[in-house]
Amino acid sequence: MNALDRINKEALNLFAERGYYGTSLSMIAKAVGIRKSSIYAHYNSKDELFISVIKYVANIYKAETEQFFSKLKEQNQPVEHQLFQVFCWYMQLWIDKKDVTKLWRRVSVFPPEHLENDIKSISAETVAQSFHNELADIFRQGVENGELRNAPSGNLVNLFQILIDGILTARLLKGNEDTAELLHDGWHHFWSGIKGTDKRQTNTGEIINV
Amino acid sequence: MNALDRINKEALNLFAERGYYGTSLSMIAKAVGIRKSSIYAHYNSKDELFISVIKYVANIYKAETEQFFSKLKEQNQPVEHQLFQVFCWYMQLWIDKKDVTKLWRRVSVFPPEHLENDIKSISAETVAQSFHNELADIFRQGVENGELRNAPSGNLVNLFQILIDGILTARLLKGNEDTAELLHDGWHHFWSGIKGTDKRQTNTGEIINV
DNA sequence: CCTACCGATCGGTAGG
DNA sequence: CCTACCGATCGGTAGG
Repeated sequence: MNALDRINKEALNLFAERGYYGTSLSMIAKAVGIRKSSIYAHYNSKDELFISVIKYVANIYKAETEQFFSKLKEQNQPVEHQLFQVFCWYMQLWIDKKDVTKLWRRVSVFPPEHLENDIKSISAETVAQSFHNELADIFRQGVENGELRNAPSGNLVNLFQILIDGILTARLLKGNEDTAELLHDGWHHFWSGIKGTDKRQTNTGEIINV
Repeated sequence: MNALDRINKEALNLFAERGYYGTSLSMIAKAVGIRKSSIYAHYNSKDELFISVIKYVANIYKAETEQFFSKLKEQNQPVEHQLFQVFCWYMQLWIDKKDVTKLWRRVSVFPPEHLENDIKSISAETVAQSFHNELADIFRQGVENGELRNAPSGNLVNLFQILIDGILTARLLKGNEDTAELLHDGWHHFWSGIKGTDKRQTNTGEIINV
Protein backbone atom coordinates (compact mmCIF):
# COMPACT_ATOMS: atom_id res chain seq x y z
CA MET A 1 0.00 0.00 0.00
CA ASN A 2 1.57 3.27 -1.11
CA ALA A 3 1.65 6.48 0.88
CA LEU A 4 -1.31 8.13 -0.83
CA ASP A 5 -3.53 5.14 -0.19
CA ARG A 6 -2.46 5.09 3.43
CA ILE A 7 -3.20 8.79 3.80
CA ASN A 8 -6.67 8.30 2.32
CA LYS A 9 -7.37 5.31 4.51
CA GLU A 10 -6.35 6.96 7.79
CA ALA A 11 -8.09 10.20 6.82
CA LEU A 12 -11.30 8.31 6.10
CA ASN A 13 -11.14 6.57 9.45
CA LEU A 14 -10.38 9.72 11.43
CA PHE A 15 -12.90 11.93 9.64
CA ALA A 16 -15.54 9.24 10.26
CA GLU A 17 -14.78 8.98 13.99
CA ARG A 18 -13.96 12.60 14.81
CA GLY A 19 -15.37 14.73 12.01
CA TYR A 20 -13.79 17.48 9.95
CA TYR A 21 -12.89 19.89 12.76
CA GLY A 22 -11.95 17.13 15.17
CA THR A 23 -9.32 15.77 12.81
CA SER A 24 -6.05 17.61 12.20
CA LEU A 25 -3.57 16.93 9.44
CA SER A 26 -0.94 16.07 12.06
CA MET A 27 -3.21 13.35 13.44
CA ILE A 28 -3.60 11.84 9.98
CA ALA A 29 0.13 12.07 9.32
CA LYS A 30 0.91 10.44 12.66
CA ALA A 31 -1.50 7.56 11.91
CA VAL A 32 0.22 7.03 8.55
CA GLY A 33 3.71 7.37 10.01
CA ILE A 34 4.85 10.42 8.05
CA ARG A 35 5.22 14.16 8.70
CA LYS A 36 2.29 16.50 8.31
CA SER A 37 3.96 18.49 5.53
CA SER A 38 4.31 15.35 3.42
CA ILE A 39 0.55 15.32 2.96
CA TYR A 40 0.97 18.48 0.87
CA ALA A 41 2.83 16.45 -1.74
CA HIS A 42 -0.56 14.85 -2.50
CA TYR A 43 -3.11 17.53 -1.58
CA ASN A 44 -3.00 21.31 -1.61
CA SER A 45 -5.17 21.80 1.46
CA LYS A 46 -7.14 20.07 4.19
CA ASP A 47 -10.35 20.83 2.31
CA GLU A 48 -8.99 19.19 -0.83
CA LEU A 49 -8.09 16.03 1.10
CA PHE A 50 -11.46 16.02 2.84
CA ILE A 51 -13.45 16.42 -0.37
CA SER A 52 -11.34 13.74 -2.02
CA VAL A 53 -12.21 11.32 0.79
CA ILE A 54 -15.89 12.22 0.51
CA LYS A 55 -15.83 11.56 -3.23
CA TYR A 56 -14.13 8.23 -2.62
CA VAL A 57 -16.81 7.28 -0.11
CA ALA A 58 -19.60 8.37 -2.46
CA ASN A 59 -18.13 6.28 -5.25
CA ILE A 60 -17.94 3.19 -3.06
CA TYR A 61 -21.59 3.72 -2.21
CA LYS A 62 -22.49 4.10 -5.85
CA ALA A 63 -20.51 1.05 -6.94
CA GLU A 64 -21.97 -1.13 -4.19
CA THR A 65 -25.47 0.04 -5.07
CA GLU A 66 -25.12 -0.62 -8.79
CA GLN A 67 -23.52 -3.99 -8.25
CA PHE A 68 -26.21 -5.10 -5.84
CA PHE A 69 -29.18 -3.98 -7.90
CA SER A 70 -27.85 -5.45 -11.14
CA LYS A 71 -27.53 -8.85 -9.45
CA LEU A 72 -30.94 -8.45 -7.87
CA LYS A 73 -32.64 -7.78 -11.19
CA GLU A 74 -31.26 -10.96 -12.71
CA GLN A 75 -33.04 -13.06 -10.11
CA ASN A 76 -36.56 -11.90 -10.93
CA GLN A 77 -38.01 -12.55 -7.48
CA PRO A 78 -41.33 -11.39 -6.02
CA VAL A 79 -41.25 -7.76 -4.89
CA GLU A 80 -41.49 -8.82 -1.26
CA HIS A 81 -38.25 -10.79 -1.55
CA GLN A 82 -36.54 -8.09 -3.56
CA LEU A 83 -37.31 -5.44 -0.96
CA PHE A 84 -36.24 -7.69 1.86
CA GLN A 85 -32.96 -8.31 0.09
CA VAL A 86 -32.40 -4.57 -0.34
CA PHE A 87 -33.10 -4.15 3.35
CA CYS A 88 -30.66 -6.89 4.39
CA TRP A 89 -27.98 -5.75 1.98
CA TYR A 90 -28.10 -2.18 3.23
CA MET A 91 -27.99 -3.22 6.87
CA GLN A 92 -25.05 -5.49 6.18
CA LEU A 93 -23.25 -2.71 4.32
CA TRP A 94 -23.31 -0.71 7.55
CA ILE A 95 -21.46 -3.51 9.28
CA ASP A 96 -19.02 -4.41 6.51
CA LYS A 97 -18.05 -0.83 5.65
CA LYS A 98 -18.68 0.92 8.92
CA ASP A 99 -16.23 3.78 8.45
CA VAL A 100 -17.60 4.50 4.96
CA THR A 101 -21.21 4.57 6.08
CA LYS A 102 -20.51 6.47 9.29
CA LEU A 103 -18.58 9.19 7.49
CA TRP A 104 -21.24 9.43 4.83
CA ARG A 105 -23.99 9.91 7.39
CA ARG A 106 -21.93 12.40 9.39
CA VAL A 107 -21.18 14.69 6.47
CA SER A 108 -24.69 14.39 5.05
CA VAL A 109 -26.44 15.32 8.26
CA PHE A 110 -23.86 17.63 9.86
CA PRO A 111 -21.60 18.96 7.10
CA PRO A 112 -18.93 21.60 7.79
CA GLU A 113 -20.68 24.80 6.73
CA HIS A 114 -18.21 25.93 4.08
CA LEU A 115 -18.32 22.54 2.31
CA GLU A 116 -22.06 21.92 2.53
CA ASN A 117 -22.76 22.72 -1.12
CA ASP A 118 -19.89 20.58 -2.40
CA ILE A 119 -21.10 17.66 -0.33
CA LYS A 120 -24.68 18.03 -1.55
CA SER A 121 -23.50 18.07 -5.15
CA ILE A 122 -21.49 14.91 -4.66
CA SER A 123 -24.43 13.22 -2.99
CA ALA A 124 -26.87 14.17 -5.73
CA GLU A 125 -24.52 12.97 -8.47
CA THR A 126 -23.77 9.62 -6.95
CA VAL A 127 -25.61 8.13 -4.00
CA ALA A 128 -29.05 9.65 -3.57
CA GLN A 129 -30.47 9.53 -7.05
CA SER A 130 -29.40 6.04 -8.12
CA PHE A 131 -30.61 4.43 -4.90
CA HIS A 132 -33.95 6.21 -5.15
CA ASN A 133 -34.48 5.26 -8.79
CA GLU A 134 -33.62 1.61 -8.33
CA LEU A 135 -36.04 1.36 -5.43
CA ALA A 136 -38.78 3.22 -7.28
CA ASP A 137 -38.56 0.62 -10.07
CA ILE A 138 -39.18 -2.20 -7.63
CA PHE A 139 -42.09 -0.45 -5.95
CA ARG A 140 -43.66 0.40 -9.31
CA GLN A 141 -43.44 -3.25 -10.26
CA GLY A 142 -45.08 -4.27 -6.98
CA VAL A 143 -47.96 -1.86 -7.41
CA GLU A 144 -48.54 -2.97 -10.98
CA ASN A 145 -48.69 -6.67 -10.19
CA GLY A 146 -50.83 -6.15 -7.08
CA GLU A 147 -48.26 -7.30 -4.54
CA LEU A 148 -48.35 -3.83 -3.02
CA ARG A 149 -51.19 -1.52 -2.15
CA ASN A 150 -51.80 1.19 -4.68
CA ALA A 151 -49.62 4.25 -4.01
CA PRO A 152 -47.16 6.44 -5.94
CA SER A 153 -43.81 4.64 -6.05
CA GLY A 154 -42.00 7.77 -4.84
CA ASN A 155 -44.03 7.77 -1.64
CA LEU A 156 -43.28 4.11 -1.05
CA VAL A 157 -39.58 4.79 -1.51
CA ASN A 158 -39.84 7.50 1.14
CA LEU A 159 -41.47 5.05 3.57
CA PHE A 160 -38.63 2.61 2.95
CA GLN A 161 -36.15 5.41 3.57
CA ILE A 162 -37.83 6.17 6.91
CA LEU A 163 -37.43 2.53 7.92
CA ILE A 164 -33.75 2.47 6.99
CA ASP A 165 -32.85 5.82 8.53
CA GLY A 166 -34.79 5.04 11.68
CA ILE A 167 -32.99 1.76 12.19
CA LEU A 168 -29.59 3.22 11.35
CA THR A 169 -30.13 5.95 13.93
CA ALA A 170 -30.85 3.29 16.53
CA ARG A 171 -27.70 1.46 15.48
CA LEU A 172 -25.57 4.56 15.78
CA LEU A 173 -27.02 5.15 19.26
CA LYS A 174 -27.02 1.61 20.63
CA GLY A 175 -24.61 -0.32 18.42
CA ASN A 176 -25.32 -3.10 15.95
CA GLU A 177 -25.51 -5.84 18.56
CA ASP A 178 -28.51 -4.49 20.44
CA THR A 179 -30.68 -3.96 17.40
CA ALA A 180 -31.15 -7.47 15.97
CA GLU A 181 -34.75 -7.68 17.13
CA LEU A 182 -35.36 -4.19 15.77
CA LEU A 183 -34.41 -5.32 12.26
CA HIS A 184 -36.93 -8.15 12.41
CA ASP A 185 -39.76 -6.06 13.84
CA GLY A 186 -38.99 -3.08 11.63
CA TRP A 187 -39.10 -5.10 8.45
CA HIS A 188 -42.32 -6.94 9.24
CA HIS A 189 -44.07 -3.76 10.30
CA PHE A 190 -42.93 -2.03 7.14
CA TRP A 191 -44.04 -4.86 4.88
CA SER A 192 -47.40 -5.33 6.54
CA GLY A 193 -48.12 -1.65 5.92
CA ILE A 194 -47.43 -1.64 2.18
CA LYS A 195 -48.43 -5.08 0.91
CA GLY A 196 -51.59 -5.49 -1.13
CA THR A 197 -54.71 -6.05 0.95
CA ASP A 198 -55.90 -8.97 -1.15
CA LYS A 199 -53.42 -11.45 -2.56
CA ARG A 200 -56.03 -12.75 -5.04
CA GLN A 201 -55.75 -9.50 -6.96
CA THR A 202 -52.23 -10.40 -8.02
CA ASN A 203 -51.68 -10.02 -11.77
CA THR A 204 -55.30 -9.22 -12.52
CA GLY A 205 -54.13 -5.79 -13.59
CA GLU A 206 -57.25 -4.12 -12.26
CA ILE A 207 -55.37 -1.92 -9.81
CA ILE A 208 -52.72 -0.64 -12.15
CA ASN A 209 -52.31 3.04 -11.38
CA VAL A 210 -50.93 6.44 -12.23
CA MET B 1 -30.48 38.96 29.82
CA ASN B 2 -27.31 38.70 31.87
CA ALA B 3 -23.91 37.67 30.59
CA LEU B 4 -24.09 34.03 31.68
CA ASP B 5 -27.43 33.52 29.94
CA ARG B 6 -26.06 35.11 26.79
CA ILE B 7 -23.00 32.88 26.88
CA ASN B 8 -25.18 29.81 27.25
CA LYS B 9 -27.48 30.90 24.45
CA GLU B 10 -24.72 31.62 21.93
CA ALA B 11 -22.82 28.49 22.93
CA LEU B 12 -25.95 26.38 22.40
CA ASN B 13 -26.49 27.87 18.97
CA LEU B 14 -22.87 27.49 17.85
CA PHE B 15 -22.41 23.98 19.24
CA ALA B 16 -25.63 22.97 17.45
CA GLU B 17 -24.54 24.39 14.10
CA ARG B 18 -20.80 23.65 14.17
CA GLY B 19 -20.27 20.98 16.81
CA TYR B 20 -17.79 20.79 19.67
CA TYR B 21 -14.55 20.99 17.70
CA GLY B 22 -15.93 23.47 15.18
CA THR B 23 -16.75 25.98 17.90
CA SER B 24 -14.03 27.92 19.71
CA LEU B 25 -14.43 29.91 22.87
CA SER B 26 -13.44 33.07 20.99
CA MET B 27 -16.33 32.51 18.57
CA ILE B 28 -18.76 32.24 21.47
CA ALA B 29 -17.28 35.31 23.17
CA LYS B 30 -17.49 37.30 19.95
CA ALA B 31 -21.16 36.32 19.48
CA VAL B 32 -21.88 37.49 23.03
CA GLY B 33 -19.83 40.65 22.68
CA ILE B 34 -17.24 39.97 25.37
CA ARG B 35 -13.63 38.74 25.53
CA LYS B 36 -12.83 35.06 25.52
CA SER B 37 -11.20 35.15 28.95
CA SER B 38 -14.42 36.50 30.46
CA ILE B 39 -16.03 33.11 29.87
CA TYR B 40 -13.68 31.72 32.51
CA ALA B 41 -15.45 33.81 35.14
CA HIS B 42 -18.38 31.40 34.63
CA TYR B 43 -16.77 28.13 33.52
CA ASN B 44 -13.42 26.54 34.25
CA SER B 45 -12.97 24.94 30.83
CA LYS B 46 -14.51 24.46 27.40
CA ASP B 47 -15.63 20.98 28.43
CA GLU B 48 -17.40 22.36 31.48
CA LEU B 49 -19.29 24.89 29.35
CA PHE B 50 -20.13 22.24 26.78
CA ILE B 51 -21.45 19.76 29.32
CA SER B 52 -23.43 22.52 31.00
CA VAL B 53 -25.12 23.32 27.69
CA ILE B 54 -25.84 19.64 27.09
CA LYS B 55 -27.41 19.32 30.52
CA TYR B 56 -29.51 22.41 29.86
CA VAL B 57 -30.71 20.92 26.57
CA ALA B 58 -31.48 17.58 28.20
CA ASN B 59 -33.52 19.31 30.88
CA ILE B 60 -35.55 21.24 28.33
CA TYR B 61 -36.28 17.93 26.61
CA LYS B 62 -37.28 16.35 29.88
CA ALA B 63 -39.49 19.24 30.93
CA GLU B 64 -41.23 19.42 27.54
CA THR B 65 -41.80 15.66 27.62
CA GLU B 66 -43.25 15.61 31.12
CA GLN B 67 -45.46 18.61 30.47
CA PHE B 68 -46.82 17.17 27.25
CA PHE B 69 -47.55 13.70 28.59
CA SER B 70 -49.21 14.96 31.75
CA LYS B 71 -51.62 17.03 29.66
CA LEU B 72 -52.17 14.12 27.28
CA LYS B 73 -53.12 11.75 30.07
CA GLU B 74 -55.80 14.11 31.34
CA GLN B 75 -57.64 13.93 28.03
CA ASN B 76 -58.22 10.19 28.07
CA GLN B 77 -58.42 9.77 24.30
CA PRO B 78 -58.29 6.61 22.18
CA VAL B 79 -54.77 5.26 21.78
CA GLU B 80 -54.79 6.16 18.08
CA HIS B 81 -55.35 9.84 18.90
CA GLN B 82 -52.85 9.80 21.74
CA LEU B 83 -50.11 8.40 19.52
CA PHE B 84 -50.91 10.83 16.76
CA GLN B 85 -50.66 13.68 19.24
CA VAL B 86 -47.26 12.45 20.43
CA PHE B 87 -46.17 12.28 16.82
CA CYS B 88 -47.35 15.83 16.03
CA TRP B 89 -45.96 17.26 19.24
CA TYR B 90 -42.52 15.79 18.66
CA MET B 91 -42.38 16.98 15.05
CA GLN B 92 -43.44 20.46 16.14
CA LEU B 93 -40.80 20.46 18.86
CA TRP B 94 -38.17 20.08 16.15
CA ILE B 95 -39.42 23.25 14.52
CA ASP B 96 -40.02 25.32 17.65
CA LYS B 97 -36.72 24.44 19.35
CA LYS B 98 -34.54 23.67 16.39
CA ASP B 99 -31.20 24.46 18.02
CA VAL B 100 -32.06 22.36 21.07
CA THR B 101 -33.11 19.32 19.04
CA LYS B 102 -30.29 19.67 16.52
CA LEU B 103 -27.64 19.84 19.22
CA TRP B 104 -29.20 16.94 21.04
CA ARG B 105 -29.15 14.75 17.95
CA ARG B 106 -25.62 15.81 17.08
CA VAL B 107 -24.11 14.93 20.43
CA SER B 108 -26.13 11.73 20.75
CA VAL B 109 -25.10 10.34 17.39
CA PHE B 110 -21.63 11.87 17.01
CA PRO B 111 -20.34 12.77 20.47
CA PRO B 112 -16.81 14.05 21.02
CA GLU B 113 -14.97 10.91 22.09
CA HIS B 114 -13.71 12.11 25.49
CA LEU B 115 -17.22 13.21 26.51
CA GLU B 116 -19.18 10.24 25.18
CA ASN B 117 -19.75 8.65 28.58
CA ASP B 118 -20.87 11.90 30.20
CA ILE B 119 -23.35 12.49 27.40
CA LYS B 120 -24.74 8.97 27.63
CA SER B 121 -25.22 9.37 31.37
CA ILE B 122 -27.09 12.63 30.91
CA SER B 123 -29.26 11.07 28.22
CA ALA B 124 -30.12 8.04 30.32
CA GLU B 125 -31.01 10.16 33.35
CA THR B 126 -33.26 12.58 31.53
CA VAL B 127 -34.47 12.13 27.96
CA ALA B 128 -34.35 8.51 26.87
CA GLN B 129 -35.96 6.72 29.77
CA SER B 130 -38.89 9.02 30.46
CA PHE B 131 -39.89 9.22 26.80
CA HIS B 132 -39.71 5.45 26.43
CA ASN B 133 -41.73 4.78 29.55
CA GLU B 134 -44.49 7.25 28.73
CA LEU B 135 -44.87 5.71 25.28
CA ALA B 136 -44.80 2.17 26.60
CA ASP B 137 -47.75 3.02 28.84
CA ILE B 138 -49.81 4.16 25.87
CA PHE B 139 -48.95 1.11 23.79
CA ARG B 140 -49.72 -1.23 26.68
CA GLN B 141 -53.10 0.41 27.03
CA GLY B 142 -53.77 -0.01 23.29
CA VAL B 143 -52.87 -3.68 23.31
CA GLU B 144 -55.05 -4.32 26.35
CA ASN B 145 -58.15 -2.68 24.91
CA GLY B 146 -57.69 -4.24 21.48
CA GLU B 147 -56.97 -1.04 19.57
CA LEU B 148 -53.54 -2.40 18.72
CA ARG B 149 -52.38 -5.78 17.51
CA ASN B 150 -50.93 -7.95 20.22
CA ALA B 151 -47.22 -7.26 20.72
CA PRO B 152 -44.85 -6.40 23.59
CA SER B 153 -45.16 -2.68 24.30
CA GLY B 154 -41.39 -2.24 24.19
CA ASN B 155 -41.29 -3.48 20.61
CA LEU B 156 -44.06 -1.10 19.62
CA VAL B 157 -42.15 1.78 21.19
CA ASN B 158 -39.15 0.81 19.08
CA LEU B 159 -41.25 0.89 15.91
CA PHE B 160 -42.47 4.35 16.86
CA GLN B 161 -38.87 5.41 17.43
CA ILE B 162 -37.95 4.18 13.94
CA LEU B 163 -40.72 6.32 12.47
CA ILE B 164 -39.60 9.41 14.35
CA ASP B 165 -35.88 8.99 13.73
CA GLY B 166 -36.46 8.18 10.08
CA ILE B 167 -38.49 11.31 9.51
CA LEU B 168 -36.13 13.51 11.49
CA THR B 169 -33.22 12.26 9.40
CA ALA B 170 -35.12 13.26 6.26
CA ARG B 171 -35.79 16.66 7.81
CA LEU B 172 -32.15 17.20 8.65
CA LEU B 173 -31.24 16.29 5.07
CA LYS B 174 -33.96 18.10 3.14
CA GLY B 175 -35.34 20.69 5.57
CA ASN B 176 -38.73 20.85 7.24
CA GLU B 177 -40.50 22.35 4.24
CA ASP B 178 -39.97 19.44 1.86
CA THR B 179 -41.19 16.77 4.24
CA ALA B 180 -44.84 17.66 4.85
CA GLU B 181 -46.11 14.79 2.72
CA LEU B 182 -43.67 12.48 4.44
CA LEU B 183 -45.25 13.19 7.82
CA HIS B 184 -48.67 12.25 6.51
CA ASP B 185 -47.54 9.09 4.74
CA GLY B 186 -45.24 8.07 7.56
CA TRP B 187 -47.93 8.31 10.19
CA HIS B 188 -50.60 6.40 8.25
CA HIS B 189 -48.18 3.65 7.31
CA PHE B 190 -47.09 3.36 10.92
CA TRP B 191 -50.61 3.23 12.25
CA SER B 192 -51.88 0.74 9.67
CA GLY B 193 -49.07 -1.60 10.70
CA ILE B 194 -49.82 -1.64 14.43
CA LYS B 195 -53.58 -1.23 14.77
CA GLY B 196 -55.70 -4.20 15.73
CA THR B 197 -56.75 -6.35 12.80
CA ASP B 198 -60.40 -6.40 13.83
CA LYS B 199 -62.05 -3.40 15.43
CA ARG B 200 -64.89 -5.59 16.73
CA GLN B 201 -62.46 -7.10 19.23
CA THR B 202 -62.24 -3.76 21.01
CA ASN B 203 -62.77 -4.06 24.74
CA THR B 204 -63.66 -7.75 24.61
CA GLY B 205 -60.55 -8.42 26.62
CA GLU B 206 -59.84 -11.65 24.77
CA ILE B 207 -56.48 -10.46 23.46
CA ILE B 208 -55.06 -9.09 26.67
CA ASN B 209 -51.43 -10.14 26.80
CA VAL B 210 -48.16 -10.53 28.64
C1' DC C 1 9.28 12.22 1.50
C1' DC C 2 12.07 15.37 4.95
C1' DT C 3 13.55 19.66 8.22
C1' DA C 4 12.60 24.07 9.40
C1' DC C 5 9.70 27.51 9.68
C1' DC C 6 5.40 30.97 9.22
C1' DG C 7 1.35 33.76 11.32
C1' DA C 8 -2.98 32.73 13.41
C1' DT C 9 -5.56 30.68 16.67
C1' DC C 10 -6.39 27.25 20.22
C1' DG C 11 -7.70 26.51 25.41
C1' DG C 12 -6.31 28.48 29.43
C1' DT C 13 -3.94 31.71 33.27
C1' DA C 14 -2.35 35.94 36.00
C1' DG C 15 -3.67 39.86 37.86
C1' DG C 16 -6.58 43.53 38.33
C1' DC D 1 -15.76 41.90 33.12
C1' DC D 2 -10.95 43.54 31.18
C1' DT D 3 -5.69 43.52 29.25
C1' DA D 4 -1.87 40.94 28.64
C1' DC D 5 0.09 36.90 28.19
C1' DC D 6 1.34 31.50 28.05
C1' DG D 7 2.79 27.07 25.43
C1' DA D 8 0.76 24.07 22.09
C1' DT D 9 -1.14 23.28 17.92
C1' DC D 10 -3.50 24.70 13.74
C1' DG D 11 -3.22 24.77 8.31
C1' DG D 12 0.15 25.82 5.25
C1' DT D 13 4.96 27.11 2.83
C1' DA D 14 10.03 27.12 1.42
C1' DG D 15 13.49 24.56 -0.02
C1' DG D 16 15.69 20.44 -0.63
